[in-house]
Amino acid sequence: MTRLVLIDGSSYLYRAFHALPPLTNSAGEPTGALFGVVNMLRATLKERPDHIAFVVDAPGKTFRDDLYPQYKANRPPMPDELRAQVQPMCEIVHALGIDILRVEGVEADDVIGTLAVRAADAGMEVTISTSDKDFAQLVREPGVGGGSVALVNTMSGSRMDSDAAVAEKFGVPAARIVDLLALMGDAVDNVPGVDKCGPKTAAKWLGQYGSLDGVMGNAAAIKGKIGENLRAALERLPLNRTLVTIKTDVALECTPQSLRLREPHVDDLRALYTRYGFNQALKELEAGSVAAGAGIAAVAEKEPGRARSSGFVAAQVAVPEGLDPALATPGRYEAVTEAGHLEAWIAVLRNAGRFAFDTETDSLDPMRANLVGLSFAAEPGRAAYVPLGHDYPGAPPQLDRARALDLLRPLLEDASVAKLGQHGKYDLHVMRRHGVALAGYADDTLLESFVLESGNARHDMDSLARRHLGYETKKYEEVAGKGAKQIPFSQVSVEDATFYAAEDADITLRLHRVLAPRLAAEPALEAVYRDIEMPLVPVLERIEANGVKVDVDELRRQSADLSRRMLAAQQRATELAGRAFNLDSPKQLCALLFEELKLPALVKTPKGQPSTNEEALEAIADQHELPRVILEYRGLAKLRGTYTDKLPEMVDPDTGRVHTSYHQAGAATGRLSSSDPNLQNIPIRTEDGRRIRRAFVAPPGRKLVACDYSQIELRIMAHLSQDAGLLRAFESGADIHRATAAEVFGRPLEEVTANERRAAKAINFGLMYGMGAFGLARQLGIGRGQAQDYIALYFSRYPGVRDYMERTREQAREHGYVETVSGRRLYLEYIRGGTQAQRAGAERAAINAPMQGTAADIIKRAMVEVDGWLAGQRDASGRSPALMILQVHDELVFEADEAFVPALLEGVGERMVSAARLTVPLVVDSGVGDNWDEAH
DNA sequence: CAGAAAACGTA
DNA sequence: GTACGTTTTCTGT
Repeated sequence: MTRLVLIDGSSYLYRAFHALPPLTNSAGEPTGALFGVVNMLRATLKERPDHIAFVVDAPGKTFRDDLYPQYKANRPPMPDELRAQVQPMCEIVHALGIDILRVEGVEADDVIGTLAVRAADAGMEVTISTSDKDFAQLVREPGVGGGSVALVNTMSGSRMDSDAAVAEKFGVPAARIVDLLALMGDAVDNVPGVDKCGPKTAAKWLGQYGSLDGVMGNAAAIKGKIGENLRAALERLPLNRTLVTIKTDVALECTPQSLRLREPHVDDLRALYTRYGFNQALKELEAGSVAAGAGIAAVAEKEPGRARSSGFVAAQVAVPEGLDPALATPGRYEAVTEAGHLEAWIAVLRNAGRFAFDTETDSLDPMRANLVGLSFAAEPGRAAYVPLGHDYPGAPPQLDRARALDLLRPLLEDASVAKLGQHGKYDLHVMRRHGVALAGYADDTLLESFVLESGNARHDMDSLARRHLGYETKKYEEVAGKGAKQIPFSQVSVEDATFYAAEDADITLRLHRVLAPRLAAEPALEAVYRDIEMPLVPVLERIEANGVKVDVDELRRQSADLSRRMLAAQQRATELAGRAFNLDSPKQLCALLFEELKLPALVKTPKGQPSTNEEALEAIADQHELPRVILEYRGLAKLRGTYTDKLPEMVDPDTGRVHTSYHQAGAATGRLSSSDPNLQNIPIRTEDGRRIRRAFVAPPGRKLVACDYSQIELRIMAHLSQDAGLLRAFESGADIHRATAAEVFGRPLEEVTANERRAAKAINFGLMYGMGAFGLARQLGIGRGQAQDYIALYFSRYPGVRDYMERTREQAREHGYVETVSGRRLYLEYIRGGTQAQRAGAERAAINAPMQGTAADIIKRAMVEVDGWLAGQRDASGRSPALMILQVHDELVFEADEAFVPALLEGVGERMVSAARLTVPLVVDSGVGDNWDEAH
């Protein structure tokens, strides 16, 4: 039986580059990848194949680039250290007597595919040596003619030579691999699959429906979000299948039979081994060994099993190309339980000048969390965990927490030593609550990722490690369990905790090494990160720590009042319905209204059910009394359930105040979001709602001061569009909606009717959300034709606005992102692909994001400025006459000594107004009161 | 018991 | 029509 080995040279080159340390020879030339490849070749040649080829990619476009221009578009160029090793590698391969195949315009995969199939058809026993799982599609068991195709990965030692082996790994036979890959997509090659569909889901579907066509044909039957994702991806799946299918019919000049292993060029090999310092290989060569690389292999095998002991997954996760090899080696982690050991680490961290750190605690709530341990890393791959509060039976002795913090304090409070973290705001809280005022917080990988890829939903460390390092971190659930069985971190064994915690610091450091250069390459983004986001971290930490005082008694009174009225509404509803039902259940309500009472269902939910939302109930309120009563009940229930009942529960027993949590990487546009509780959606529109604001109070002797930007997003629209009419309207200082109405309807300001102003306001807001005539008609309760006329009229008066919107859409389509005045980017995933609805949505987001995002940039800058100014207002004891306590997108709320209020109004107003220079002035309105309602 | 869907509060 | 978070019920494991 003739045996042919086809080596996927490119894949090994990259894998060796990433998996091995950055070795160099005595002349300083990089040799790491070379070393790995030679090692692999040695193992291969030991098998004594009679036919062999080393296949590499040739530069130039392939059919995949023609089919799909974004193919591999997100790949960074080959790093210089790797590039430098390509030529020597080719020389060594050649000297070993192996042919190198490089075909213009054809990817190595397709060359290998074609040769494999031809050889197998001719009865040859083919082995494809690769680290690329995609080749599983070519696996063929020995047939009648004896030909077969098997897959080996020399680096991981795995072998796949049957459908059973393929199915064991992927859950589907070889013939279904392309379907599986089409569904999953390939992030490395920039081929998006079905969102949230990984190997498990894809295999499950293929098991159920047989093939990709079967899955596509049954897409309507697949439920849930993932079903939606599948349907959204339907259009591109056939293209995906083509892209992931390895060609087996490309035109080649060579035949499998021509690829004979030749005699090695011993002199050339000797010269090459000498030059690159492969001394062991040289010795083997002189000894006449055929396996010329055996000596090298012995060196590499001195660390057995390390690929398994690390978080690096051999085949599942592709290490991103261009990654510094130092960032792809497993870490060595140690527990620090003695003072001398800790002092040694402190010296290392101080000498390094910057280090990554992380805290481990017993709670996710930073205002409650107790410190259980600290981890540190100053160079990739080396990290320490200092356990301080593990208290399970049999826990090893640990350093006393106070003593350890005393040792660490000078380092942690020294601003000249830079610290980096992942979501460091949390750690800042924890350290502050344990008496350490951490200084020099310089970098945060969460924010680096957010600024670089705000469109990406996930910026948690596990996701970042997977995305940027090809690394699978130890999961919290693995060490602490999950659900009801979860134990607090203080009961996790010190051994488990050491790996988990030290890895956090180590990976944070590695991520920073990857993300920081990417930011540096984009000066505008770097500025957003450096000038806006990083300075904001300690400011947000202070706002959260300050908290806001709420009048719990007042809320309880309101709850009682709401309960009374809810009960009345409920009784009336039961009467009207003729039976009892759950007023909170849209489903029961739906059955009652539209089946029993036969009222018309005019509005549908997104899932196609009859909706019982406010709009639907309003629409039938004139036909039955029940809808009104339901609406009344709903309003009361919302206020009680979300606010008056819940806020008292959220009061921190230690501080007597409510401490929200702000998410700096929460909204893709750059806005903050707030949770636990969300203090950015406290009611204001209705009288009942506003009463809740009266429970947000100032303590005796203090006042609440609210300062908000007036019409900031519209002003930004005027600035961005430079529309003469809109600029004039703002410069006149008049009420903007009235001014717009006057302009659009062509009459003097004072003659604008209430209805005209309402229409103008709806247009102003609607345009900022990318609204069309349909939406405006709904909003104003007018015909579509009339709404279209209004919009046309608006654009004829403000042509600059129309041009701006069109420019924005174009920029979004062309670049795939839009940006704020500060240069913050929002990437729009669906602006070019996806369904019609997804594209339309992306266009609306593209219109809105620059305005919403610029407003967010401005208030963030203002917050940093105001915080700095307030810090300078503290008295000798460090007490501040005013605290920043809330941010609600365009509003800042302060709690201030009564006597300081005038100074605060001036100091804050000045800084908010000057936080950006736009073509139109920024205007800030302020109010003062004993509670938040009064301050408006 | 976790996650989806529906509803609704804010800018 | 943009951007969020929280509540409740209901569904499916």
